[in-house]
Amino acid sequence: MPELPEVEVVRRGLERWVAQRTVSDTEVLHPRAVRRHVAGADDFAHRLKGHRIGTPSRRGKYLWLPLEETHQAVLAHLGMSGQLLVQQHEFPDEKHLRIRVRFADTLGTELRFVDQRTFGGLSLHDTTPDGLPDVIAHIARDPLDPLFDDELFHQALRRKRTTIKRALLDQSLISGVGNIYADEALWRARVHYERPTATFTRPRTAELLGHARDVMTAALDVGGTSFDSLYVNVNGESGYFDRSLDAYGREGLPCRRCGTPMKRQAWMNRSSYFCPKCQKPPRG
DNA sequence: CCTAGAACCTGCGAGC
DNA sequence: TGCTCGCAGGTTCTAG
Repeated sequence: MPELPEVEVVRRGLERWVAQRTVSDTEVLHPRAVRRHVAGADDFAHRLKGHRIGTPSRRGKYLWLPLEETHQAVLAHLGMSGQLLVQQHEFPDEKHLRIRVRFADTLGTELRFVDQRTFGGLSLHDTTPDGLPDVIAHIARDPLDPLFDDELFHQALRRKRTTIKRALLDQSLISGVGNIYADEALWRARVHYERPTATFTRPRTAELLGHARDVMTAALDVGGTSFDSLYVNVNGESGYFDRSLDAYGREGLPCRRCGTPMKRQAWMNRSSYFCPKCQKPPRG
């Protein structure tokens, strides 16, 4: 569910409320939430104990908490419905609380991983010399990363024989973009989601990347998009960006540019929203 | 090697 | 009221 802006909001919350605290105890309430930690729940809990959390980092939709004075980090992915919450100890357990991390201090708060659909989870991994958890080495940089390479992305588009929305969601080409921001960027760029990537010219790629950056930066500025109580940031506050979406979820509503009713089409077990006039489907 | 589609989960709202 | 169906923001595995 959360895309780059939402995950970055969570990362900032962790930096504020969790960094520099030492883990005292970890409780795994649902084994599926640590399934990426191959050695299992007990091993996960054991290995965190006594370590101090460094500065949280993020790449695309993944975020991780380095363990200081080790070459390891706790990797987190929120999946479709995951939340990382900092709660008072006495606050009642959430219905879908999966993991609880307590700290060796007197601040009175704990870190909770809550996830209804359990597509997300936490795991511990070795980090590469540049500090990246080894299992996400294949994830591309995201478009808000200063080291994102526009030319490399363009060449990848030219090389692929697929369509543009599939490419935008391919985390090994460009990370952090999900179904919402893909539809938003495509609407802004007036590009149909099924346009073949091989037809992209350098200016068109540049324009699309620019719109992706603009829409995600705007979402970040208001604390991430949210639809309902399912997504809240690290302290339980919802974002407000959903009010300014131009494409996603607007089936039947007038296009904000030309007034034509927006369309929704089933696509890859989900939906694509677009303006049938501004975003003409490719020929053939 | 590459790409498209299904599978993995739970819950909610709509329609019957 | 209660059932079934469709749908939900992601990733990964498998079939072709």
